[in-house]
Amino acid sequence: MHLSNTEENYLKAIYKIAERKNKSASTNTIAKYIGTAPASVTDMLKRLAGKQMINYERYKGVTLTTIGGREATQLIRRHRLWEVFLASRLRFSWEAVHDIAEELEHIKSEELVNRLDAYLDYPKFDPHGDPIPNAQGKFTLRNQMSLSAALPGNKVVLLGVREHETSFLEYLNELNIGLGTEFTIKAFNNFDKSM
Amino acid sequence: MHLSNTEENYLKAIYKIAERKNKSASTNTIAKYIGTAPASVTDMLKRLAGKQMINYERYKGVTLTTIGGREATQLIRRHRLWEVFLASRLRFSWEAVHDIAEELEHIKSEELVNRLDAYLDYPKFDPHGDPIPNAQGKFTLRNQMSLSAALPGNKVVLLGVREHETSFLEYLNELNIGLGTEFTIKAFNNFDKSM
DNA sequence: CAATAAATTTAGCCCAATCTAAAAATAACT
DNA sequence: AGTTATTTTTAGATTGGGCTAAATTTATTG
Repeated sequence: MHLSNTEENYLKAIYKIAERKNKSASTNTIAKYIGTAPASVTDMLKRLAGKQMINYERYKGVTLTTIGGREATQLIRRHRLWEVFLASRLRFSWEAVHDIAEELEHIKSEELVNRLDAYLDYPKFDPHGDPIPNAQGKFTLRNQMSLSAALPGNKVVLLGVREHETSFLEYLNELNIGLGTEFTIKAFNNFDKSM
Repeated sequence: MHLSNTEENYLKAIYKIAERKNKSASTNTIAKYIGTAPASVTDMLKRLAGKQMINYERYKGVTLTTIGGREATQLIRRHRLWEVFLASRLRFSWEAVHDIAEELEHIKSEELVNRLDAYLDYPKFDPHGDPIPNAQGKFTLRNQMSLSAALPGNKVVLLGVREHETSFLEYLNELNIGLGTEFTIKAFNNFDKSM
C-alpha cells in the first residue's frame, strides 16, 4: 500500500499522541500536533480509514489499525536510525539532527534502512535516548523514570529527553548535560519544581 | 528561492539535455526525459521562468539562467555524493544506487551535503565514473574518450559509463567489467560496431 | 511558396492537500 | 433538562502538478 509523505506524517502523529495520552487521538489534537486546520485533519482521516490504516468513526477520534501501527513504527525506526547516522557519523549535534531526519525518514526503501541499521551496528537508542525499533518493530525497554519522579538522595543517569526542541537541547549543552550524565538529587524546590 | 522536488527535477533534466545536445532544451525532449505530456512541460516552464530559473520564449526552447544552472549543479552534486555513500559505505551495487539517490538528492540542507562530502573524503567521481561537482560547483575533468572512438591496438581503462540503466550495468557485472577495468582493443566489427 | 507535418501552447479537466466559514454533533454547566 | 460552549464535520475555494483534446506556431517538402 503506497502512502504519501503527508499520510505517513499523520500516522506518526496519531501514534505519538495515542502513546502519550494512552488512548485514541482526537481531531483537534492531531490538528495541533501537525500544525494544520481541523478540517484538513478530517479529510485526511477519511483517506487513511479508506486505506485501512486507522479505525475512524465520526466524532469519536481514531486509533491505528495493525497495519497502520506497523507503518508508524517503521517510520520511527527510519527517523531514529538517520538521527544516529547524522550524529555519530556526520558529527551533527543532537539538536540539529531532528529536522533533517524528518526529511530522510520518508525515503522509501526497505533495503536502505536495513543496510543503514547494519552499518550503524544495530543501535538501540537514538541521540535523544529514544529506543529504535528493530526490523520487526520491537522496541528495547529500559529501566527508566521521569526526572520529576526522582527523590532527594537518588543517584540517577540521564537516559533520554522527552522534549526535542532545539532551544531546550542547546540549554542542556550549555549546562554540559548530555546522555549518560550522572546526577545526585540534592534537594527539591516545591515552589517551582526545580531540583 | 524555494523549489519543489518536481521543479528541481525539471532543472536537472534541462541541464542534462542541454549538456548532451550542447544547446537549448525543447519542450518535447524534456517531456520525453521526464516522462510527462508536453503540455505539462509548458506549464512548468512558465513557472520556472517566473522564478528566474530558465530563459523561456514561446516555441523557442529553454536554457538555464545562472541561478538555474547553479541549482542543477548542486542537485547533481547531492545525487552523486549520495551514490558514493550508498556504494562505498552501505555496499550497494552500482546498479542499485541510482534510484535511491534520486530520492536522497532532494533533501534540502547545505550543511548535510557538505558534511557528507567531508565524511566521504571529498570524492571526485561517483560509482558510475561521473564527476562530482565541489561545493563551488566545479567539476573535475579527466582525459577520457568514448569507447566507440577507440582504435584497434589501443589500450584503454574504463573510467565511466554513459548509460545508467540497471539491465546494462548488470550485464557489465556478468562480464566482470567495472570501473578501472583495462582493455586492449583487438578488432572492430564494422557490421554491428562491436569490438 | 503553398500545403502538410511536427512541435508547442491553450483550454478545460482531475487529484492531493490545504484553507476558511458555516453547520452539526457532542460535552459542559447552570 | 435546556442552553451554551466546544469539537468535529461539511461545503466550497485554492495551489501544485498532471492529463487529453484542440488550436496555433514553426518546420519541412513537393
